[in-house]
Amino acid sequence: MNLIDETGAKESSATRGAYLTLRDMILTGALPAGQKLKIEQLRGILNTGASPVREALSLLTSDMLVERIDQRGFRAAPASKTNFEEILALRCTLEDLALRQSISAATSEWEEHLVLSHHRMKKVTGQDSAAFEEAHRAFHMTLLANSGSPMLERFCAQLYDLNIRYRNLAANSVTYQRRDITAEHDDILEATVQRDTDLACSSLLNHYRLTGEYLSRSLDT
Amino acid sequence: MNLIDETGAKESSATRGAYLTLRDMILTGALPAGQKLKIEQLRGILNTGASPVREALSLLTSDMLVERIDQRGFRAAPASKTNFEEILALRCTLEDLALRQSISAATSEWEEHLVLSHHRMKKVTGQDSAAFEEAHRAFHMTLLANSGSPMLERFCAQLYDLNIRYRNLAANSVTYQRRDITAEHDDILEATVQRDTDLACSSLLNHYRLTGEYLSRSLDT
DNA sequence: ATGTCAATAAATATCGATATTTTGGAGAAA
DNA sequence: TTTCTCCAAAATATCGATATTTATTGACAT
Repeated sequence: MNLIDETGAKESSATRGAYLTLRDMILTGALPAGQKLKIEQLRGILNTGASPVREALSLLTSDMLVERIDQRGFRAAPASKTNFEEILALRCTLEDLALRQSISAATSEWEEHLVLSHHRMKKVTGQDSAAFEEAHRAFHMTLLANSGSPMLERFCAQLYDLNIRYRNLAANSVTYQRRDITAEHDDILEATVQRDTDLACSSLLNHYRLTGEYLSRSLDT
Repeated sequence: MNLIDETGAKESSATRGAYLTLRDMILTGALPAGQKLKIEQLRGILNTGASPVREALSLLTSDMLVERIDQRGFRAAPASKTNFEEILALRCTLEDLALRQSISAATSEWEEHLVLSHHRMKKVTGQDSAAFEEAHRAFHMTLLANSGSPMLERFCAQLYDLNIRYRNLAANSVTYQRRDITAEHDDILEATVQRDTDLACSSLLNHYRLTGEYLSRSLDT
């Protein structure tokens, strides 16, 4: 039987579908941090066999979203303030590095990608928050995409997602404060396009640290 | 049936056994870079079912030792000089950071672990090279183990292993040069125990870069 | 020669059933 | 009560068979 997803497109594979769904459920907090992930239970939710579920969970291990304990199954990665702060600190170090490398290798092609992804993000601001999230991620990843170091970019992407997860966990309990995020993004873009490396990096890190401050407070106890 | 491994101990699970064996085969080059990894073929080598093999391969994806292409199987991660140099550069950045953090949080307990792992490494120098490899890895990981950042340590461990892989790939075609590696390790330990952060880090990076130089040359085509 | 397309072969992905291991708890011993 | 042991129940891990997808081959038209 051909499985058809909600958009009518054929899913590439059951494993990939399970992977994407589970990933989303963990990032959004639908599967709470630390929760035991029982195969049978997930089989029900994803309606697929045990093999794709296990394989998807194994894959999610790479992203540090799932922990696997030999012989006793899987669980959603635990969350803690300490862990959040570790992610924030690492992220600042690695993204600083990646952005510096990106700028120092800047080309007009990359610059244009950047302007485009920024434009797309602005365009969906305020609307559908899922669309904004996606565009926001794309903008930030494009900033780093010229670093010439795919592994560094991979690490940054991982850390970005882990951070988003904390934002979602916190957002459920506290109103999301309204800082002028748009202006912050504009500054980052502007400094980058001007190839002002130090300003671009400090704007980026400031952007992260401000959100970090806020999240950190809401994670207390 | 209970599977018994060569040491007589009961294997924890087929998946874990497959994971360890495959990991070793990729690190040592028994499975060449870029090679297609067919399930049936591996089933033969590991004599186990398809599920553990698939799961082990999915897990190896985390370590960036295996690539998974949806619907068309797995392959050993490709290797290239560019990739090697990327690993080396990242490793230098991340280990420098981790060592600095480790030293700044130094305790006598950590110091003693360090002395011990160094001692154990010296003790097996020259003998069984597998034992040396293991002790060498342990020493280097202990250097970073006090950083207070498990994720940073994980990244470093990953990069360490990827580097070892290149060393093995190169070692097959070229005689391994005899530099005074023992002295280099002694210097790193000494500077660390003295808590001379800058000297410890420069010794460590120098250690890596010297090996890197050498490997880089042997990867020239 | 060259490119296309269908038929076939090979390999991957998935399922359902079963074996193995862990967990939780009832009762026995201290 | 506390601790231990042993036995179901639950969950994980694994197998063997099958469905699905991708890769290959070769006939045929250009």
